[in-house]
Amino acid sequence: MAKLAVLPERERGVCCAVELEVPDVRAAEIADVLKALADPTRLQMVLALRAAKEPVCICDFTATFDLSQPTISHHVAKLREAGLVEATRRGIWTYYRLAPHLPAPVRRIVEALG
Amino acid sequence: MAKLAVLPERERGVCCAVELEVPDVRAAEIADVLKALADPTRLQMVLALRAAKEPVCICDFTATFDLSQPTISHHVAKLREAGLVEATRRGIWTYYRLAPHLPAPVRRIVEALG
DNA sequence: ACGACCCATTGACAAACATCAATCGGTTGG
DNA sequence: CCAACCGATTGATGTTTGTCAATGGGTCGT
Repeated sequence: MAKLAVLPERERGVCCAVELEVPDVRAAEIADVLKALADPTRLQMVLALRAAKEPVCICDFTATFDLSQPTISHHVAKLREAGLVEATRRGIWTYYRLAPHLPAPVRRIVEALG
Repeated sequence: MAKLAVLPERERGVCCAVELEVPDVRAAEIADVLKALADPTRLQMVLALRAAKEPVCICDFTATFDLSQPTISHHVAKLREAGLVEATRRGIWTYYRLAPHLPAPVRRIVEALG
């Protein structure tokens, strides 16, 4: 109970005198990254990729998650559109890994997950 | 070009031998928090609250963002449902602040933003 | 008591999303 | 060449989401 927040005063009808300081961040871009992460399946995919030493095959995902193959494909495509993962074709297989050079703000978010 | 990733081998038709290690995280709960943050307006709200010294009035938000008052109310309600912010009524006004005791994983994410 | 004010809630609606079935394209083994 | 296989794309469908207009519910000054 140390610091009971003292609420600022407001004046009726003059809403609002306080200039709200909104950090000038590329909110839309960051929100897009967060949107890509804001799904349980995609979040687990990113965590698995972050923990994986080797690139991960799509078929690993289809074997791991209880979802149809098109849905898996759809999710990894979303992660790729957001710039979070990269794909490598090798014959029949497609391997995914976390993008190695993420922008610093995005990297900080990915590191903070889990 | 230091470490060109060596792709793991896969065997045709035996997809997949690799057990994908999915970190046993409460993915659904974290995804819910990310979902709450995955909107430009709500993201800026959280960043503003994080930067603010004093609790912020709803009317500050309506003055800052070019959105109707019900929409602002809707967004802060989403943040409140996610446990990210807390509300305090004071007479006519409602003040919001970041929840002071966020679970560690959530706090790490909020700190990583912006 | 009354009106003005702040904020929340409801209803409605278009847009975006998650999911699957069906299909298609490229690659490989036989 | 053909069949099998991996993965992406398309189409369809039900759900969720962002937004506003209209309204409701407290609270305060007069």
